[in-house]
Amino acid sequence: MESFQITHFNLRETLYSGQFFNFREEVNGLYTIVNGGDIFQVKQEENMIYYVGVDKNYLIDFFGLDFDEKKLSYFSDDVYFKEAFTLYRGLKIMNIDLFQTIISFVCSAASNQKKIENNIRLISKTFGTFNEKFDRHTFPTPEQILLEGNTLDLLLECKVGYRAKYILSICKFLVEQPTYLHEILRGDYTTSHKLLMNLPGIGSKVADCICLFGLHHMQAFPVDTWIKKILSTWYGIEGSQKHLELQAKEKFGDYGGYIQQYLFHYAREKKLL
DNA sequence: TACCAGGTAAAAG
DNA sequence: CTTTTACATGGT
Repeated sequence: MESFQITHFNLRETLYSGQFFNFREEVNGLYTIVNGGDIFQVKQEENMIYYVGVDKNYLIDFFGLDFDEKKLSYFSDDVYFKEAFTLYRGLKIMNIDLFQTIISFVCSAASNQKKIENNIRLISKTFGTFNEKFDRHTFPTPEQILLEGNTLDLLLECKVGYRAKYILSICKFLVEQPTYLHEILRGDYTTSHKLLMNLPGIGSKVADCICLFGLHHMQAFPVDTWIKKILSTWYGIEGSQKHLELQAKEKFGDYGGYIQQYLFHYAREKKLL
């Protein structure tokens, strides 16, 4: 295995923070990770990262290791963020395969982390390409998902429930419009968010998660049930979904997504609220 | 057994 | 334009 040194990175904390759902822990802290068509293994021991299957630059991009934390200094006086950052520094915002992120967060609606992980694992196993070296399946392309005739039934076997029809429609849409994912990748935050909202099963919150974890648009601030409680209890911000989104963008600024992830992780881990 | 889960879309007010 | 409800499934 190759290796490199890194400070202020926590692999486990990052993987389990609810951004990413396609990994498996092997023995003693070794993780096998599926990111779109790429499969690789990573392990952390203190400040060393050991890896096989991809190169160092890939991991820096995937785990967002080049993010300059000084950019968050404008919010460092906030008591809740300060506490969360002290506890969980090393939690990074990832940069995950776009299509996999889209499907993952379509599955996230009214679900939970364990269920989403199971959905994504089953979708990989059912539609993806088997990789002998790592004994895992890639995450499929839209074409691969449509390849089987009875896609809807197969998706239901992946236990995605009512989200199956959304996934099927999204795959058809993306196959009919082959440049659409590139347009999403190329656009700025506002453009990408709009393009994502055109897809069935994707509303404002899911689009923001995809913008943040799949496109690294740091100003995306997903307002979910946890964040609603946080905004209300800690910051006295209440109102409609639209109102909360606007207020949050104003309060948390250009790197609101990063701050949001710390607050979210902190509230969940400590079982606050 | 109920109720809820990193919501969305469609129906109804 | 705002509020309510159905939607599949599994965790707690």
